[in-house]
Amino acid sequence: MNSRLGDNHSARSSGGLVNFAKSSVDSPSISLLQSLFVGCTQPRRVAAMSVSARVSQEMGVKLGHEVGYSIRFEDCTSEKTILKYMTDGMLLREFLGEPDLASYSVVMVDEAHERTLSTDILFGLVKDISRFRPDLKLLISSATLDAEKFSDYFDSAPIFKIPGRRFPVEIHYTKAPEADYLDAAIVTALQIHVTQPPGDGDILVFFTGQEEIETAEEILKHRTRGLGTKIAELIICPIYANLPTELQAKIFEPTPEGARKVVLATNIAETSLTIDGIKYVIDPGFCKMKSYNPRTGMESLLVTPISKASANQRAGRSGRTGPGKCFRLYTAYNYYNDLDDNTVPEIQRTNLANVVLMLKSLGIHDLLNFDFMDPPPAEALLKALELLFALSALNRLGELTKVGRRMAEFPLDPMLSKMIVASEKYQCSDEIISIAAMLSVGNSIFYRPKDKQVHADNARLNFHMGNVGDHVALLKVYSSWKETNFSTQWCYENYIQVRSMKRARDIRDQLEGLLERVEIELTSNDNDLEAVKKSITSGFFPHSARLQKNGSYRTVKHPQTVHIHPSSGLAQVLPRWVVYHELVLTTKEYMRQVTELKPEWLVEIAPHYYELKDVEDPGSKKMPRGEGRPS
DNA sequence: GAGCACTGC
Repeated sequence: MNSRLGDNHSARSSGGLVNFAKSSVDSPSISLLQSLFVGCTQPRRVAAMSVSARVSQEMGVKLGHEVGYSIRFEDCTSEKTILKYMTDGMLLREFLGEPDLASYSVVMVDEAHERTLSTDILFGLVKDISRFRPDLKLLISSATLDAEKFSDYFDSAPIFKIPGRRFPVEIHYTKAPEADYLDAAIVTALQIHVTQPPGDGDILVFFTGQEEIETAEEILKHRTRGLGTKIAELIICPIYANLPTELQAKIFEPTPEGARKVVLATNIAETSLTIDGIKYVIDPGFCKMKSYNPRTGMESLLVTPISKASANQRAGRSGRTGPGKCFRLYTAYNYYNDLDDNTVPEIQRTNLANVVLMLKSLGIHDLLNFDFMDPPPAEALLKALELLFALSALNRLGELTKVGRRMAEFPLDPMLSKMIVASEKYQCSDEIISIAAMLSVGNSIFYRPKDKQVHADNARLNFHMGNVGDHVALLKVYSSWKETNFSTQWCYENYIQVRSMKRARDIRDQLEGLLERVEIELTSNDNDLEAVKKSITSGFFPHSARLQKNGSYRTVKHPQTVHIHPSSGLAQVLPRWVVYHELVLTTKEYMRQVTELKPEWLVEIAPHYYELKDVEDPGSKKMPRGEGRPS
């Protein structure tokens, strides 16, 4: 495991933590503390692993004994463990099995300033249980300036300040706003490279995404070639999450003597990974941010100005190993007057269906008055409640049903969980958990390098034979890979991301285990694609759409115009009725992952949601004998 | 005929 990942964290905050834990462990009164059990949450898996490794080392104990960690797919703790590092999502899952966290005497939420969705829900839950568990100690640690806000929320909790170790960073602003920040970033990087002695430090440039990074890479290559041997070598290192692992490794290779590295990174370099040797940071001041429109149910990624907190985090990346410099490609006026202090917390810009199902299964009913630190929009909560009701996870009183309780066991979006629960009826749980695993990995399954797009597209078409639809195509990808005994080579040949497939396999294994918990048998319905499609429809019936005359689609329940995404196997087929996995707003409103469906299934599967008139052809109403439709 | 910031269970 690469210890450089996340080590910035341990360097900054482990000092206070280790002292805290050590004094308890070494204390002669340890017998009085037998029930001591400390949980410390981290927003990321790598951080949970690397901090626990560091702390166990400093305490001189074996990792997994007194100090351990617990993350999804991996539990490195034992009966001896008294200090457990874990992801915040993991502690949230533990709440479901132990709603008062009785086994914990101390809970620490670290990196709370990041305000991940899980952190924000944990806030509400731990605050709630601390009311009837005065013995429970809570520590919230945050690298933010407004500690008072956290203190106020936790009933005026005392504030402790732990100084960080950091080198000074000189901040430079532009005198006037930059019209073209991509070009400005490249010019700045080249200026640094040419005017500063090589070997004094590398450059980190923040961009918003893959496309920008690829463009910047091309321009940089072109311009340095023009300068020939007059300048020192400039090694260009792109880095973003979807870059294949073997190409990511390049940024960690030490810079050769006399050369300089310029790292072109997305936000991944802001928190998730740390690159040694960076002295210069170039910050154009933008990032891509997910936003969610509860009215339309549509998600979109928008290029947005970053917050002051984020700008300071970026600047700090230059001062890790020595004094650094940060070049902000915006004016000081912009920084002080235009940027928000903090990024809008995730809970206020995301689909909450999953959160609501979890809170409901913890017995929290009055969600509109739940004590969130920053409440999500009421509309988003209502939309989530409405969906859970439609899925029969909640009854009319808003109480969890048996279906809902089974759904809550799965770490998936409720529509996927419902699809799995429904697969019991159609005897195809085996196929459905593969599809659910593939869908929850996201849209990074197929690898499509710029220079081999045609090959990649052809490889992808193989899985779409027979116009089976995107869900079944994903199933075919998974099954084919399984048949090769999970071959890496097979992935390369088929332009499929190895990392995504391994993740899908892990998720699928976990889902298979959970089937047992909710007492659903693992059954395969090999040649019955209709059973598979009906299961999908049972979870995704709210996402149905009907073809219009002009080739676009109209969603059935809350009518809006949408299109099949061009990457879909059905983009040219245009079935009359489809069910889709998600809507995304890019250049158009697109449905991603689409499967054909028979309209009568909607009435058969969700009679409480659809009426016959919703699924009749407009023309058929005029016919005298429009009845006789199968029920 | 498009475009995938980043996490997490």
